Amino acid sequence: MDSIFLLGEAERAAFLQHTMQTFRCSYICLWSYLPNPSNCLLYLDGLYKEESSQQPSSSSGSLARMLFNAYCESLNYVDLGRIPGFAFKNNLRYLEMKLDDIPRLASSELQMQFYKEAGIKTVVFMGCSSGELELGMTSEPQANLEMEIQNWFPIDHYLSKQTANQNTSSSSSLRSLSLSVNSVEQSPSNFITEPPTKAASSSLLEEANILLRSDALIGRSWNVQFPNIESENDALTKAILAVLTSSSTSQQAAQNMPQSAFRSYPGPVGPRLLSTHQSKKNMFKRAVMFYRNLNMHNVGRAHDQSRIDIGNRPTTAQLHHVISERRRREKINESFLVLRSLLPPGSKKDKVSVLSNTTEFISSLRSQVERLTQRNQILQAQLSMTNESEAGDHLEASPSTERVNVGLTRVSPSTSETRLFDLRVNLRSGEFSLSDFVIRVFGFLKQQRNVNLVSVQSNSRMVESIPVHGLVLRLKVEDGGGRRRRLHPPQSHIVKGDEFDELSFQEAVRRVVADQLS
Amino acid sequence: MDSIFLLGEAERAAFLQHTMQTFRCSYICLWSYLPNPSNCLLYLDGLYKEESSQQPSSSSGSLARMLFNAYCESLNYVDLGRIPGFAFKNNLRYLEMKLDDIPRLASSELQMQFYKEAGIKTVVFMGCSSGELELGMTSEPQANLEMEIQNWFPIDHYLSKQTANQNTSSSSSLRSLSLSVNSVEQSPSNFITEPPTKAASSSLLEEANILLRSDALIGRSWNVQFPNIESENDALTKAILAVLTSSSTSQQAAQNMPQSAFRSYPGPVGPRLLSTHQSKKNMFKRAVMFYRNLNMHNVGRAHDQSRIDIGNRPTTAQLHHVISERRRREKINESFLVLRSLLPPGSKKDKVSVLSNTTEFISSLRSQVERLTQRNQILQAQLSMTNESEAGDHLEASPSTERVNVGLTRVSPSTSETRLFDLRVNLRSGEFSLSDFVIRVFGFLKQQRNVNLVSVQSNSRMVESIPVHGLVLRLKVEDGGGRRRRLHPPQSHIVKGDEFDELSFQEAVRRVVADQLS
DNA sequence: CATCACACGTGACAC
DNA sequence: TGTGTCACGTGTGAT
Repeated sequence: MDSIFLLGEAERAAFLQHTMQTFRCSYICLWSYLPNPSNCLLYLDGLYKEESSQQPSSSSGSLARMLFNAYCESLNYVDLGRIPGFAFKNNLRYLEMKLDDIPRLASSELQMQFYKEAGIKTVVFMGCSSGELELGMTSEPQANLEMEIQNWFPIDHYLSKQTANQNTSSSSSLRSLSLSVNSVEQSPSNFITEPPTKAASSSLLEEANILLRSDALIGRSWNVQFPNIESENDALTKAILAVLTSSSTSQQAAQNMPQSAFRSYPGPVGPRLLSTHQSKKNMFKRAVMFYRNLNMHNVGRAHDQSRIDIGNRPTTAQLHHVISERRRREKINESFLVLRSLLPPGSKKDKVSVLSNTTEFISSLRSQVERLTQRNQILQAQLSMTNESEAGDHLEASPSTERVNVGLTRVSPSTSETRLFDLRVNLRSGEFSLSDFVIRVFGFLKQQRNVNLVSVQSNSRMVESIPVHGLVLRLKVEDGGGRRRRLHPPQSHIVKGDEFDELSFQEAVRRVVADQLS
Repeated sequence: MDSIFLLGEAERAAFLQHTMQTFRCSYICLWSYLPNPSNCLLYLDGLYKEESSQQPSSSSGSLARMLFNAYCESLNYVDLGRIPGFAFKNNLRYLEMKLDDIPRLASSELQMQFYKEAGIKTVVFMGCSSGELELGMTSEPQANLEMEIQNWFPIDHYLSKQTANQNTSSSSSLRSLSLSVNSVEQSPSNFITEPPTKAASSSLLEEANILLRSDALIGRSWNVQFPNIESENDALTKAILAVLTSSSTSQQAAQNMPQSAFRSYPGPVGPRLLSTHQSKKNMFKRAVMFYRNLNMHNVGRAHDQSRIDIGNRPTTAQLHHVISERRRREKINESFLVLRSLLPPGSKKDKVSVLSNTTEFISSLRSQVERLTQRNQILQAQLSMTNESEAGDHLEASPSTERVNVGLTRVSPSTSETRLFDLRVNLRSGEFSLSDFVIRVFGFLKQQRNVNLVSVQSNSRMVESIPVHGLVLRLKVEDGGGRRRRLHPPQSHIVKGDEFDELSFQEAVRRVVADQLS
């Protein structure tokens, strides 16, 4: 698997494309590991192909692409145990996740947003020494997927990263940096014999490479086998640190900064390259930035130790700070994105515009709510005027656990001749549509003599994610000849001897509806 | 007027308090001028008194206070010609603005928010050499206000700031800085005879003063008369610049930075003091920052001119950048504040929390709106049915002579994804019962794919002694796989061949009902 | 060449 | 002791 990381860009792209087609992935993402002190995965390459037809809740496809791009920009610190990063950290050659399992392990909300928007159902993470390969598809997990995928990739030996002991001398370490910096002195020991195959270092080298235009060292494609890599990483880290604190005579023509020594900050974490557009530019930009950051502070002048900072060693301690700050910024930007996504579209994407639009959108919503409630109250009052008795109260009834819920209350004033009833029926079920439900009840009513339908209102709503159908029928019960002696009900409130037996009617309705369920 | 700026804190507060009571102001705000390069007004002191009874749209009073505080934190660059700053720039001793005139000139949205929230109707700005005094009241402008106010303040001679000629030697200038830095050498010419009465310098001095704990120089209350001050300001600016480029031997015990020279960036703009709480702390913090910024870069080592930056003279060009960047940040933060102010209170004030809360608040509002509109329509229909006074009421229900009447209107907000329609069917016929009618329509709907019934309401009534059945169905029309390209369409936005054709649907319903009649 | 908007690294401060 | 949040100055790219 690691060999993927060593391919040239063109071959890699072709391979990813091929892989994607083979497994019908929606997207594919190659995460390369950037070792300590960054210790994170960053995007190396990838593809996203929008589905031509998405069944879930619509929305534009370009949003998913935006989210994908943003996702690719994210850093994923392996120590967090999130995905991506989890497979790499735990040496899992194959890790398959269903949609349900993802939220627990996802690195960011944005990531989840992307999965959701793209309709991803299954994600596969394949760890290797160089990083991770992430495949996502909209289909449900399939039984033979793992085997197929495992067969697809060359069965290279995946060495378990043993927990590194930090004793590696910096002798072999400097070389990798001295390489990346292209200095002349210190061309040490085993440079060729132990090439930096680790993805991270390759990534680092790519940066330096682009910057320095020294393609020679990188261009050659080693056909790998990775030595013990942890030492490699550690070495590289140490190398950087070492050079940073020494007075190197590196010099770099491309930049215009007057000859200066290195900067005290080692690993401003790698670049993110976007596969599609802007990839090169972005990469170059980040590479330049990376390198420039290296040379920013000058520690070189040994005699001038009166520096600005308290200690001129802003090593590891500061580093956490810097990456966590970066994390924070990314979180904020993610939030900005998701916020902007639910604003009325088409406005500027400017940060302050987003905020302003948000405020005015909120206030417009608020006023809308206010207007509506106000109007609502007026209507309600008006209604209760004309149509006294509160019949208008919502179809709620008691929130019982029963699936069927039937209530019958008399609404006509006791003085009145005609007797009006409100029949409330609630049905919680996803199995039947509202219209099925209503038709059923109507069918029953039609059979009933003496009972005329005056009005009906109904709606469905989601309660705890299952639909609840509510139905209120106003019935006019005629005082027809039926004359069924039937004695009523529980309470004292005697409804006087009706030919219309409320309870049995109620029960009948209940049964009619319940039958439909069984 | 300038004398206000020279009062001690206690006297000043008392004076403001008194003034406020006298003119029944809601708030009063003392803006002190910080000269070039900042060239802006910043808050020196002020009061805000909430009205016990606010007639405008309720809301908590504390919101207005929050906005006031935020407003006080703002910087107001005089060159922008906004308020505050306008009166100062144009030497207006009295500038009265009605509410209508304010939006054009207000500096920030936050400011407007405050005015609105506090119910401010009239604002008066009084310029003087030291800055501006801002009075706001909730009453409408009164005819004699200007005279009263002018009488209230001591008629001190207000010198017009002549456009400064930049020739002032830096001799007299260094003193103010050397003063603020508390250095010992260079105690120059006219220090006592020409005390730094300019508000800005006093503000500057306050900073340095707090920082250096040398109260002696400031504590004394001069009873003024202001010399030509422009030279003063300019001098101060030049002084800073001069010191910055020279190798001063200033040293400062309180800070722990090893003795270093000055930084190349002169004017990181003053502090903002809040009168109420946190004032001291914030002020101190800013003061420290101000001073530290002065000493950041060391230009002192003359022999070491190999600096980091391209040119070690980040002078005026960069400076604009710095302040505009600062403006930008402030704008963002203002937006954050006003955004947070209209979120449900009590959550974290954390930036990312604000964003998250905003998103969920928006979606909650949205759902609320949806629920309300739905309920609203139900009520409305209900009302128009039961309460069928002769009205040519809203339901199109044109009292047509037709026996069947079908209407279809879209009710979902245009932003929403799902499309909701209200289908209204009226049937005047004595031949069929309501339930027959309803069942008929339902049967038709059931056949329709893409169309789901959300809610239904219906009734019958007698019109001219024949029954009229009314039926309102809310339908959710699904966006079947069609995947309409959602480029936001300011253009012709043709309703384009939907699988759901409103007109034909309507006609189909009409026919279904009519069939039943024949 | 300006202006604007953004991201970055950094010091300070609060738990 | 870190961990997280913030504002600042700065570099850079777009417009």
